[in-house]
Amino acid sequence: MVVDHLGTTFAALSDPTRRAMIERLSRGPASVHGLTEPFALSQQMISKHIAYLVRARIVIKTRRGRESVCTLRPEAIKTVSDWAISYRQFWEESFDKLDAVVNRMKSEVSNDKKHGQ
Amino acid sequence: MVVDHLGTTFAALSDPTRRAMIERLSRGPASVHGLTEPFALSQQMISKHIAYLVRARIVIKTRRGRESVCTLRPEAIKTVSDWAISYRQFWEESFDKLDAVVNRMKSEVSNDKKHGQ
DNA sequence: ATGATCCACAACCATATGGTAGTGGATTTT
DNA sequence: AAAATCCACTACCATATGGTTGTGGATCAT
Repeated sequence: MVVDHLGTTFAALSDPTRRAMIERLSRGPASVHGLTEPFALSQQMISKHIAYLVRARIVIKTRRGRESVCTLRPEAIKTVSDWAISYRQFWEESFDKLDAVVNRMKSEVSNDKKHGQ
Repeated sequence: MVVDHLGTTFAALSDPTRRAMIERLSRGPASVHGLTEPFALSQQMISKHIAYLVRARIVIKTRRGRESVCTLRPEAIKTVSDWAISYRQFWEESFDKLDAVVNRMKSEVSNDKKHGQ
C-alpha cells in the first residue's frame, strides 16, 4: 500500500504537544533535552513525540555528540498549507453566499420597516 | 480539560477516506448513501467517518426525511489554512536561506572552474 | 576514572480508532 | 399493508497511540 504522507502529517499535527514543539522549532533547532524542559513530560515521551514528527517528515534529527538536534522541515508545513488552500475557492464562494444571504435579510428587514407589520 | 478543536480537526483530516469525503462535499452536500457509493466501504463505516467529521465540526448533518444530508463547514478548513499560514514567515525565510546556499555553491563551482582543480 | 548528562530501547497499560457483522427504526414506494 | 431504502446502534476485534517505569549506552565534565 502506498504510504499516506499527508495523512501521517495530519496525524502528527493532531497532538497539542507536538504542535507546541513545532512552534518551538520554528524559532530555531533544539536538542531533545531543550524540547523536554518546557513540557512537563518525561524525556521518553518527548522522544516518542519527536519520533512521530520524524516519521511524518516534519522534523529531522541529527546526532551531535551526546545530543540529538531537531530541525523543522519547512516543506512539511507548506504541504498542509497547500492542501487547505486548494479549497480556498470553495470557502470563499461559501462566504460570498453567506454575504448574499445576510444582505438579502438586511434588505428584507428595511422592507419590513417601510411597509410596517 | 479544554477541548483541543484544532487537534480533533487534524485528527479528522488524517484519514484518506475522510479527506476524499471532504473533497466530495466541497462540490456540494450529499446524503450518507451518496457518500457511501464511491468508497467501497460499509455503510456503518461511512457513518462512523461522518460522525468523526461532525465531531470535528467539519461537517454538519441534517435529517431530511429518511436521508441525512451532510454539508461541509468552510470555516473548518479555513482554520487549518490559518494555522499553516501562521508559519509562512518561517518557511519563506528557510527557503530564502536555501536559495542563498545554492547561490553560494554556484559561485563556488564557477570559482573552481576558473582556478581548475 | 568517576559521575553526571543526554538519549534510546523495552515492557507494560489504558484508550481511541479502523474495521467487521448483525439488527432494528424510520421513511418511501408499490 | 408490504417491501424496499436509508440510516443508526450495538457488540466485537486488531492495531496504534499517549503515557508510565526501568534500564543501559554514549558522551561530556571533573
